[in-house]
Amino acid sequence: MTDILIVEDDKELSVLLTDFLRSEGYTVSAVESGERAVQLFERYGARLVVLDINLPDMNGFAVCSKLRENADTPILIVSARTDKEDKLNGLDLGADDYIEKPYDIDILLAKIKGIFKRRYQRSMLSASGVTLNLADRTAEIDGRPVELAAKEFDLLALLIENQGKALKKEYLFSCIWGSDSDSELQTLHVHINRLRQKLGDDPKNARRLLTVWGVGYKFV
Amino acid sequence: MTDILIVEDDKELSVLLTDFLRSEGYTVSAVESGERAVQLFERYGARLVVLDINLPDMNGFAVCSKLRENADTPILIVSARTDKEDKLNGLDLGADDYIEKPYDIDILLAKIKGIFKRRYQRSMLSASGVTLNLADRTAEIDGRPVELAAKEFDLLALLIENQGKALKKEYLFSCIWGSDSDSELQTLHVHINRLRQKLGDDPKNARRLLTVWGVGYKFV
DNA sequence: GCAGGTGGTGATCATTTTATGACCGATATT
DNA sequence: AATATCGGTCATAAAATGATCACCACCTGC
Repeated sequence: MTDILIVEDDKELSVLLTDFLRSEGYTVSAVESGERAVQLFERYGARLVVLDINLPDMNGFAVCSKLRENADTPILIVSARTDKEDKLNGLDLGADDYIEKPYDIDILLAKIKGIFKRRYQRSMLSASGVTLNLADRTAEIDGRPVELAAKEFDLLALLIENQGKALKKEYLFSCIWGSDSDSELQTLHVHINRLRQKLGDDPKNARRLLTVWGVGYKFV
Repeated sequence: MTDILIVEDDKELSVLLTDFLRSEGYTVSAVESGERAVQLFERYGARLVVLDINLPDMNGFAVCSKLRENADTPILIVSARTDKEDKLNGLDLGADDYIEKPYDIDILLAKIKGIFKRRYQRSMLSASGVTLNLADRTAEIDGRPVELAAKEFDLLALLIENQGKALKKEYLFSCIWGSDSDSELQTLHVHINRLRQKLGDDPKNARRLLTVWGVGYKFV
């Protein structure tokens, strides 16, 4: 998964921004249309999206809500449109910020840094007696160390990161596995099952890793 | 713990903002100095801080870093100082946003709402004692948790979203089921029926989910 | 008050979704 | 090379849902 997905049709600006952010150590993908943005995001995901509103195909707002359907990845809208209505619209759609063009690239960087720090630089994730140490990828359950396989760890981390929130199976799958084949959703079930065993959770009476019927799973 | 702590020495502005946010359902405390802000925060905490930079005593930046020492409560800096340096400074200190004065109060609200939603998963729909938490797809009726099946949840959410408004059966059906077959409208009746049972609503004397004869249903 | 249409409701049952044990190839470990 | 672990697929079981049916109740216009 790349750190930052840039959706910007101004090629020059896009390249500039991409290079700049790369020089700051982020991995960056850039696309020039809404269509491609959604495509790329659904396939590979991203940790943060910088989204222009005026795009050749879809409207940026449409992209925003499309992305928001599954993920709550931070979205920074960047636009030359300065109307109040546009801003409210963007924020209502779940954008984390609405930055007017032209913007100062250092300010943008500061905001991006802030979001990454708040959002991703946690070294520990914990909830309901489960603690994940993201640095050394160890896990503790009710104070006891537990061995988690890589996929299990990632899956649990994702769930705990969004604790309390019901996550769609498709979303979970695309986050961990990246693409979406059909029958392979089954795989997710298997992994959930294995996780539950290690968590000591009985699905019929799960205390932590709950099934949300018709939707997916949530960690509480 | 109050939802929002306002740190602002302009009394008029402070009162305006306080009233406005209260009318939006937040609990609000307001202070006029950095000293008091830190004091109050350490004593009672807050879920979000709106922080002015120009304060009579301490500098707002100092307040910001002071608050950050212990808590990672979201901080929105609001200031008449528009220098790039100030903004960078604020963001580096861990502020979630730096909003220039004069600001539009609706934009501020939108940002606050966004933070509450992202951070505290407060994205609720509620009416007449029924509360749906869209994030984790749980429901409460008169304070009691209730299990709703996927279709039931979606249907109720749609009705509450448009509360007070009579929705045509065909509309409801196409929203939830997507297509529109004829005889299957009956299905909607069945689901409404189940919802009413869970809501404790007797159709003859419904208090919440009303039948609008010849049209459809409405939630009041 | 009657007829026809509209809405309500319990029961049934096929379908969809989820759970889980077994298996197997790939990869890492000793 | 032997062994263990991981991670994926398959087959099958179990569970929940939700569509439909059948029938009843109610409304409304005549």
